[in-house]
Amino acid sequence: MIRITFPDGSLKEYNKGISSLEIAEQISPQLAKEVYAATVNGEVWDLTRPINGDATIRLHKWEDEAARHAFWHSSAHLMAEALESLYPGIKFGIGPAIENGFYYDVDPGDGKTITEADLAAVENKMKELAAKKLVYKRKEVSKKEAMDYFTKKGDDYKTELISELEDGTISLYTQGNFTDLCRGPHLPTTEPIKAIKLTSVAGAYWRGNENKKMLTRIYGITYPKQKMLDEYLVLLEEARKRDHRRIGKELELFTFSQKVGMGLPLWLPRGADIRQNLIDYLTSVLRKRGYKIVTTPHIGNVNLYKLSGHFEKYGTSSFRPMSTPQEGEQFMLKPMNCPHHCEIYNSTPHSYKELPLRMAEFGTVYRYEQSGELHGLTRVRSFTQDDAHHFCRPDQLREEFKSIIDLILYILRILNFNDYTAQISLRDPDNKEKYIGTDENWEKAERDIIVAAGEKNLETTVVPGEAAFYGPKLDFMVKDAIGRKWQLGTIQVDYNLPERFDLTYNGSDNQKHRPVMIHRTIFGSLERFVAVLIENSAGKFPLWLAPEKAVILPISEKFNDYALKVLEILNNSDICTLIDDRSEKIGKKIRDNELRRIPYLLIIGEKEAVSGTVAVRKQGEGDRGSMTVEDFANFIKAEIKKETAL
RNA sequence: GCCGAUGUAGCUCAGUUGGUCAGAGCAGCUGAUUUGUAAUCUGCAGGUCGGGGGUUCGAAUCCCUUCAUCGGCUCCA
Repeated sequence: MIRITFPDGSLKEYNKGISSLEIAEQISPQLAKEVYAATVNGEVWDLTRPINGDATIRLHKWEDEAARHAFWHSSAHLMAEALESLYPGIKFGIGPAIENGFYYDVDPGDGKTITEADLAAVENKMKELAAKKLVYKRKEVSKKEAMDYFTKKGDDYKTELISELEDGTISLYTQGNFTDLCRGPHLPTTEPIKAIKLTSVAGAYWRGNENKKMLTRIYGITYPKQKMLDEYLVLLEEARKRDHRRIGKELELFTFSQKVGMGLPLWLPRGADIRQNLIDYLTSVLRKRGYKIVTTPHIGNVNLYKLSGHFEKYGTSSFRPMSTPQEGEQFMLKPMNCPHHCEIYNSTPHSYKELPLRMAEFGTVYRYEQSGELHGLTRVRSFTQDDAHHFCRPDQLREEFKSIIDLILYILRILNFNDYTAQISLRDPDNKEKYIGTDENWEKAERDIIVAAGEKNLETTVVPGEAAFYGPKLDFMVKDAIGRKWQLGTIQVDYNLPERFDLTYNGSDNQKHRPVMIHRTIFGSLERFVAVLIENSAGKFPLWLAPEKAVILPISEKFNDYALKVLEILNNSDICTLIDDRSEKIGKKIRDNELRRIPYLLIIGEKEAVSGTVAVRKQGEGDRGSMTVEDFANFIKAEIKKETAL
């Protein structure tokens, strides 16, 4: 007998060799139908794998990621089997489960392609195979056995993977006529895979290396019930409606022009208003927090970037330097504001008493992003950073860093971004040549960030290899409508640029000392931030950000005079207001202006004209009753104040 | 940059195997209507079917090329 401990702490005895599935069945047959994987002694296992000793166990139903992963990973194998039967000789790369579904990287063979048009056939084959209730069989094999199998099969991607594995840790999974190298775990059978949708085909470099062959990546998702798949597809459709590129066009926020150039956003008046509202608001917050606002040019001498290291690092992959009539003189579009800010720091001597110095700029920078990477406002070649650099003494660094975390969290809260993640990005220990600066400085900086984030009780993930070339960073990321993660705010500790620019301050000992720099943004780029804001709000901006706060809708032309009077009063009170005096019925005007996402609609007819009031209708919520024009103006101002002060 | 797909009026889309196929709805402009909380009616105007080249008696439709967009990959100071 073995003793099995359950998550609630309860303990039961079973025969040795019992599987998680059998345990589930003994608890309830219904449960057995709903579990897809089990964690045994901390490791996720196949449900059918025998347990041979005392163990702790946790059964995973669909709600657990481990269950979905097993489900989708098994689906990837199922898709592979379908592909192999439809495309004999096809080779397989990797085929993991992902956050929403799974993919498999395949090489259909020279000259052969798989396109989206072919997916339906693969899908049908998968359904056919799944219905056979094929059993997923695990087999642990030696490295040589695995090697022999895939060499014979001619799948050189798999043999490449195997050659890097350690003997004794290799397992194969077989279902039907398909065997794959795989760690598992998998479902017991293909039976639960009922609803199948292959979503897209894309190219993907083998092992993520752009010098290696490009494989065909097929994405798909599966569910145990058709209804769940339908719901997912509806959700995807809803997300597409929130796409900032679509809403940006609908609401006339921004546009692009091929004549101007790809990746160069043109802000339309309504978008520019939102952008300006963000700048004005953040500026006032920054001033209260001791920041000094500076402004620097859009270009800088190429030597500036040679000194900072940017040229060496990005010179060949960015906008090329431009020359002047002067022989040998070259300038670059600025890709970063920090070198300029360093020179502002250097323009006067500094005492330890004036540190920390907080220098902020809404600085527009230019980066030559690869053409395939451009994406609406989130990835552009010209964008404005809400950039700032804190120059501080080493002993101030940690407090300064923590105060920036506070500031970022404050702004995220104001803007209702509750679903963010924080990531600490460190140097890649195996590729130190990618970075500038000494090991000592890097270690110091990395420690600073980890400690500061820890003291703020910030939940973070640590990712080596994601640091900037001059220093480690703490990034705040949010997701867009389709689930892609975007970096917004970032805080970076930098000991290196101060050395390169020879920044100093006089200490209390009257000796020269080296300050530490913190680079930080809150929005990141205003372009990207507005994009994420659009997708978060589906274009229903908070009142304080909305380009227009209200629109006046006269019931008929008879009330236009009064409407114009109201318009004047509100605009004079700095409440940007529109009027819709078209010869349309009120229902039509309400509909159109609701769709424009104007926060308040003010309906004006006989009653209002006589009593000097407006009938207020809130966007998305409906009739709010009448109030005087003055009361409405005060109400709007109070609302804005409430929104921007926490 | 790489792989794949797409590209028809301002927007969303029709356009069967190449042969009155250049269309619809919304938006716009006209005129009528003067309206009480999510679409009033009439008429008009809008496009070298992304650009260039080719095949053909004939191309939105087939081929080549180029540009852009979309989905990924790589990259992201």
